[in-house]
Amino acid sequence: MEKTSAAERVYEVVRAIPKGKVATYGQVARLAGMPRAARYVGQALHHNPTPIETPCHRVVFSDGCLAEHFGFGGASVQRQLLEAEDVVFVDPMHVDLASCRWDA
DNA sequence: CGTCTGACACTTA
DNA sequence: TTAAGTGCCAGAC
Repeated sequence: MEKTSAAERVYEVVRAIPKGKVATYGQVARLAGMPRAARYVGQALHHNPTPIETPCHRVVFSDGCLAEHFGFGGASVQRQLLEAEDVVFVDPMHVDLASCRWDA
């Protein structure tokens, strides 16, 4: 499995996000080695073979808004998860990237 | 084999 | 500043 599939790469980056921090799809895609495949990151997380080891709830849009098609139960759940991780919210659906953006 | 869609991001009008 | 359109990668039909 040294092929390091693109999806595997994404999962690894997402799991590398520290608690209380959030990263955008573009940020993860960039670290995964696919600066143009931000969309693919979303799909990779959608497959999400390990929703527990892969905190996809820490991955948000470039604007910091949560995904409405979330797989855990809804963006509402994701908001509570992030909130429980000390993440600050500037809006009921937007994260404060100004202070919680994962600074790799 | 060819075509289309999809958890986005970026550029231009 | 806000809105709309386009481009990227991979998988599915």
